[in-house]
Parts: sequence; structure tokens; C-alpha cells
Amino acid sequence: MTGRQIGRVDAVKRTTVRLQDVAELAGVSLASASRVLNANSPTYRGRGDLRERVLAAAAELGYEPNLHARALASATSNTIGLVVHDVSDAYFGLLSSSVVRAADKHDLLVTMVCTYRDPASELKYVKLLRAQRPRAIIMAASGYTQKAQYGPIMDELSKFEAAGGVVVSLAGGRGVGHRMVVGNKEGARSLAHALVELGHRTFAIAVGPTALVTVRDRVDGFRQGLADHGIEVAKDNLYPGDTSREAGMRVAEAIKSSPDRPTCVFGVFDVVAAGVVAGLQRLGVDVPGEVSVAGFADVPLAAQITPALTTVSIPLDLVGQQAVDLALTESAVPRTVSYQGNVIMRQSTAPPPA
Amino acid sequence: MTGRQIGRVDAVKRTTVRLQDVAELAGVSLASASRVLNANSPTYRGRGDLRERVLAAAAELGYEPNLHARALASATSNTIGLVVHDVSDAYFGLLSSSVVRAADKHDLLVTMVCTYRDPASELKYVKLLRAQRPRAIIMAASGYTQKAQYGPIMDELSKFEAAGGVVVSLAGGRGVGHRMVVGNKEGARSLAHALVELGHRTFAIAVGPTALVTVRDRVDGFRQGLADHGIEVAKDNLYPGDTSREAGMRVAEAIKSSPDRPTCVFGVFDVVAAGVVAGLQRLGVDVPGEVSVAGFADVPLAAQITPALTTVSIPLDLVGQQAVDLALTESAVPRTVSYQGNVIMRQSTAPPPA
DNA sequence: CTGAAAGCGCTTACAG
DNA sequence: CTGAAAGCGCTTACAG
Repeated sequence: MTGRQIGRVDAVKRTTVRLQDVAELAGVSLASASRVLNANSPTYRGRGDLRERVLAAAAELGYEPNLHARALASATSNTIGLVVHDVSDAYFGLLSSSVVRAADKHDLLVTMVCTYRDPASELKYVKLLRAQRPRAIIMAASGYTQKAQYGPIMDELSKFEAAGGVVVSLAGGRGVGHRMVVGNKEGARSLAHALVELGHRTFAIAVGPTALVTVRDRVDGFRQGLADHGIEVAKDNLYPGDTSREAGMRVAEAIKSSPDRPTCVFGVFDVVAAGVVAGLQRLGVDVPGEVSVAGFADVPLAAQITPALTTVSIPLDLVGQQAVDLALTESAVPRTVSYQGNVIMRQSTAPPPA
Repeated sequence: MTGRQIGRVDAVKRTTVRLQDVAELAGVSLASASRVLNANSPTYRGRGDLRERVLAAAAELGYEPNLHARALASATSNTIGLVVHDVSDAYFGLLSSSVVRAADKHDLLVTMVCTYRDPASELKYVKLLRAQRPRAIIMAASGYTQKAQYGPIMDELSKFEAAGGVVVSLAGGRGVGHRMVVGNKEGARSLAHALVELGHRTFAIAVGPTALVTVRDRVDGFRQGLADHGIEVAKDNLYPGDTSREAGMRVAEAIKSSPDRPTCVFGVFDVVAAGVVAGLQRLGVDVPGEVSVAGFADVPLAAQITPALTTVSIPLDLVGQQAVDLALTESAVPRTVSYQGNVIMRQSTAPPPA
């Protein structure tokens, strides 16, 4: 260790190991040490035992490169930003897990933020993420239907793209980055067809938060599926709410006391649908004997309640992997990848009572 | 924009805005621009409209600071590392969500990694995280019982600490960093007491992966609770397995055909316990009429299956918040914070058949 | 292959 | 309060 140390470094005894330290211990230059420690120099071998010396020195010192310095110097990062509504929601939990797993294969770290369905917080997070200079941002939080809400977010995303970042949108997206269509609309439409086929003609929809594109897509798809058979959903059979089980239970109460009770309820989220089932049961309404209930997404819960929930499954595992793949493709032309939702008929639906 | 630009910057037209650009547009020095844009200079106001000019320039250019540069220059970061087994597991999903939410209050970003219960991958991730120089690392993945597995991980964590990082361990921990005790042992013990009080004397345990400290704690606590009443669990009534629903179903089969069937089964994870319930039901065994089943953690699923699952609730929301609080306390003496598990009696348990 | 040096975009003593 | 300058820990042309 030659040379004097300067300023603040002097004050606190340095306890963190730098590449410099490794190079000195190995008796090579900074540049050489950097080269052997990096995959960036693919053909580089090093003369004699240089490589071994550097590796040994790094191991001995417990050297771990400073990713900030690396990112700054090389203008690349090994991070992916992931924006979801709420990881504790099974849908996003599953998705996040598969994103993290796929990222791992590329030695990428994922920084996850939760918006809790608040556009302002989503905007704030996209800015923060942008500051972190990730390689890509995956927007899994569903987009908003209102321009006032999604506009500023898209602006940030555009700036991120302009600076070389990749954007992948799972909902909404409006022209920024790659897009993934996860079968919300088509899946809901197919579900409607299946339910009509069972014999249902009167429906209610537990709509959830209407400001979300995902919700709009599922509801639109469902109504279109009904419309294909000339069926409409009465205005007061549309129940907005949040995405909680409780919201579903409230819908159950409303339906129970409704003058002309529908024979089938579609919950835009499985959890809500499960709440409808539980609510109806508590009120003594038989599911599916008197009322059928269907959900959307096929989270694990769907198969585990009694009766098991009819729903539309989304291949979240594939979606997550694909999102990472797209995140890694810097093609100038944005791509669109689509998935189909699969209708899963279970015991919560049956023909309507005669 | 005066002066020549050099080297690689010349090649690609720069598209990313630097503090330099903001300073120039505002007509102030780099230092001044930095000061107004940072909370680091609390008393700083700036002369005249300097502050406004900088803010206006930043807004006009859509400036977002480069966190890597900032981290490098200031030797602090706004990131927290979170290590869990699997976010798609409700327990970790809930915990992660509360960690993310708490981190948000301090404008901290969380980088989440999933180990999928593989010590090698956990080690790799702790290294990677260390390279990212987060302010703290929260180890929520349960520790391993074997020294060969946790040793190398603890070594990395120690180095991280030595370099000024804070470590918070939710399971295991072995002398590195702050520790949180989430009530595994005591909660399981209380659960055992409650079940004995119901009248049960013969028990089986769906043990899960025995290499985990969490598992060991819950099993030990439960057995100790039984021992408090002079009850032992027969060797072949201990069923190791993984943490899946299927594992629980296999246990159900084993129990069904067991010569002396226990009257009560404890599943170390709610999901496994739910599998036991489903498995028994499928085999025509009434729960809780013939066999009672209890789980651990009180994930949302527990309350939603039929019959609803008796379990021990862990205040995951508080735990997550507290973990972030600890992550922010750099006290030299490691702290230990404990939580109690709460026994929640539901319909999956009842007195044994007469 | 190798090393000296410039540069990445910030922060922060230091000296006005 | 303000600005010029050094420094954070790396990478990477550039010149041997």
C-alpha cells in the first residue's frame, strides 16, 4: 500500500475492498484486474498466471465490485425495475416471482415497487426507478384509463426510453415500449360464452376499481361475450368496488336482496369472486345451486375454496419470463406479445335453477 | 452549451440529462445545482432566485439524478436488499409488501431476490446484493440449520456489515446484525397447548423442509408444547416434505392408511395444512369430525378454505415495518425484536371423536 | 497482452 | 452563499 491517502478516506479507516486493492495485491494494474474480473473482455486470458493471481487476490480480500461505480463507468446496469400494484396480491406475487426467476438467469437484480393502485405513487416510483438507471422497467401495474392519470407516467417512461431504457407494459402502455397482452379481454369473452352455454341469461358483475385498464378489459370482454348472444347486463347489476374479498361479500348482499336476482355473478378478480361465494353462503344462498359465480386469473386460492371457483387462467409464469425476455430486447420497433386466457370450469358454476 | 465534448460521448448524441446541463441552463455552478436538488443541505436556501432557477431548469429538462453517481460520490444508497424464499408464497408476499411499503416512507427502493430455498442461490444473491451496496439487507429467507449452508452466507453478511451495511435477520442470524423473532417457537407451543386442551393426545406433524430454522423452530415449539402435557409424537408421525399443498395431500394419504391414526395433524405451513385438509376430504375423512388439522402463519388462504383453518397468526405487517426500522438503525449493538404468534381457533379443529 | 489515463455523473470539503 | 476542484470506484479507448 504505497502513496498517501487523501481527505475523507483518511478519516475513517477504509474497510471496503476496492479493485485497486485487488490489483495491488496481485501486482497488476487496475486495468488488468478489471479485465480478468469482467465478462466484458471475452477473449481476454491474461499472460502467465496473471489471471490466477488476480482471482486469488480477489478471493483473499473478499472483493465484491461496486456496482454503482461499474454502472457509472460502463453506462450499463444489471438491474430491472418492476412495478406492480401489490406483491401481497397473489396475482402479482406469482408474476413477480417468475420475473425474479427469469431475471436471475441473466444475473439481473430486480427492484420491485408497489403502487397500491395509486397513480401518484406510480408516477413517483417511475421517476425513482429512472434515477436508478435500470436496464429496463416492467410495468405490471395495470394502466389507468384516464389520461390525466396515465399521461404523466407515460411521459416519464418516454424519457426513460429516450435515454436508452427498455419499457415493457403488461397493461395499457400507450405506445411506450413493448406490450404484452395477457388475455384479459378475450379470456373474459370466452368465459361469458361458457356461462351462457351453461344456460345463464341474467348476470351481475363485481367490477372492481374501474379506473384500471385491466378491469375495463375484463368487463368489456365479458359484456361483449354476452352481447355475442344478445344478452345485456342491467345497469344496477354492475357493482364497482375494490379488489378485496370484502368487496365481494358486499356484492353478495346486494344481490341477495336484489328484486330480480341474476343467476350468475362474474367477479373481475378471483379474490372478489371468492368473497361473493363466501358472502352468498353466509346468507344461505347455495352456490352454484341458486347462483353461479366465476372469477378471473386462477390464482391458487381459486382451486382451494369450496366450491372451487370457475375462472380464467392466465399463464403468469410464462408472462413473467416473456416480460424479462422483452426487457432484454432493445429492438427499435416495439413488439407485442399476446397470451390467451383459458377458461377453467369448476364447481362454483352450474346450470341455473329451473 | 459551450466547450467540446470528448471521446465516446461524442459518438452517440447524448440523450440523458446531467446535473451539469441543469446547472448550465440555470446559470449556476454544479455545486449550487447539487445543493438545491438535495436534501443533504438542509439549511441551504440559495441567494435570490437561484433556487427557483435550478428547479425550473431541472423540470424543463426532465432531470432525474443518476443514483449510481450519487451513491458513488456520497457513499450512501437509497436501496434496501430483501432476501425471501419465494414472493409467490403468501407469507413472503405479505412480508415483502409491508417491507416495500415501509421503505417507501423513507424513499428507499427495495431490491428483492428469491432464493427458492436453495442455500447456494442465497449465497450468490447476498454477494450480488453486497455489490449493489444497499444501505441494509433484510434476510427474510429462513436460515438453514446446517453450518455448511449458513456459514458462507454469514461470512458474506459479516463483510457487508464490516463495510458499514446493516443486516436484519428474521430467522437464524447467528450473531450477524439485528434479529427478529417472529413467534415461531412460542406460537407453535401455544398452539399445541390449545389442541391438547381440545382433548387431542395423538398427533402427526407435516414437517416441511427440515433444513430450515423456521421449520425447526415451529416443530420444536410444537413438540415442547405437547411435552408440557407429557405427550410425545411418534417417530412415524413426523412427515418431512416441501412447502406445497401436494405435500400436505400426501401426508393425508399416509395418515388415512396409518394403523393408529392420530386425531390431530399440525402442518408447519398453512398451505401444507390446507393440503392435508383437502387430502383428507378427498379420501372421505371428515375434518374436523374425525381428524383435526391446524396450520401456521395465518395467510389469507387459511380463513378462506372450508373448514377454515386453525392456525397461528404472525403480524407480518408489523414485522415488515419493524424490519425496515431496524434496517435504518446503525446501532453498534445488535438488537433483538420479538413478536408473538397468536393462536386462531377456527373450524378445522374440534375435540377428537369419542 | 498490459498499463497510464481519462471519463462516467455526482457530492462535498475548501477557500473565497 | 458560491464555485472550482478533488474524489468516489470502476471501465475502456489508446498507445505501447
